[in-house]
Amino acid sequence: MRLTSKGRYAVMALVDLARFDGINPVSLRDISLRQGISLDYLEQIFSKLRKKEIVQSVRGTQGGYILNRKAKEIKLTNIFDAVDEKVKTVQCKKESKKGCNGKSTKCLTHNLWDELETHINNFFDKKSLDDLVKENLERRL
Amino acid sequence: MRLTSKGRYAVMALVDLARFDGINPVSLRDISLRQGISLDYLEQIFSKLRKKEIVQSVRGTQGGYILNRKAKEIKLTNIFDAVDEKVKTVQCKKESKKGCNGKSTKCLTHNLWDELETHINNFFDKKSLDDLVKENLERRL
DNA sequence: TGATACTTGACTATTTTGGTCAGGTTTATA
DNA sequence: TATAAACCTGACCAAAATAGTCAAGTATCA
Repeated sequence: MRLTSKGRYAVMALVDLARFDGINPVSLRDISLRQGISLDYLEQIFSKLRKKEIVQSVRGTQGGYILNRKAKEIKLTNIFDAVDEKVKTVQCKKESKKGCNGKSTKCLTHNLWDELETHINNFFDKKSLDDLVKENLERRL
Repeated sequence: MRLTSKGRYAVMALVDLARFDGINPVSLRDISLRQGISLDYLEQIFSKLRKKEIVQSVRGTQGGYILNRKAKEIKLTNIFDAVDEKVKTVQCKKESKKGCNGKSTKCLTHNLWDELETHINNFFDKKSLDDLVKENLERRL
């Protein structure tokens, strides 16, 4: 089970953005340089973040991106959701009425995976972008 | 982030095995039929489980597999470890002294991923095979 | 009017996943 | 002792996901 780099980069980029937020828009070029993420890839990611209204874009010279909500109100869940980073533990969800492996009952471990998903999502629901920025500032001191 | 089917199947198969454990060895053929998992694939998985001493094999006619420890003492962690299902949230662990993206500091979100890993592994450390069997029996009533 | 920056979509190489297939070896039992 | 059931091993492969790159724009500010 692994986290994809899209999700990881999205969070890294947003933490970077959040630290500079409030003064000027932050350009993807700057984030790319600071975080070592390819500019093209960042563009893909921010396109998704914009569609989900997590960031706003500012065009033109000195343009860039700004947060669309307060950092405290942006949870990891929102970010992962935006970039399609999903926690998938079972493949049998859709046909859960029919049962899992085409059988009439749920597979022996169905409940387990549901619990696991909930457990992980709890973590994501609690953490906000603001938490991350603060943790980061503390570490720097 | 998704769970691979190898890990899922390993747990399913072991729960199946644990339910019949104690009387006779359970053949992979039976597990294959009951759980709808390819026999060849099961063999791959059980080979790994045996190497990690989670199960014991009994050869010959009427042979099969039995648990090598009590179900209560087999944690999900052990199972996932055996089949190489790992929780990977960062790729930067190895060079953690140097920092992540080749830079001198840890990446902004390094701590976050560590926390996440711990959070998930906590779940796996707590759950034993025995828990799963019991949950399953309860549901059946 | 140019430079900067966002926007979109197609494309692709690599890796991982989720197996299959073939050809064994071992052992209980008839 | 033959044979069938069961384990054991390793090679192989197709499909999907990942992790981007590339190209060709469009919008806007200075």
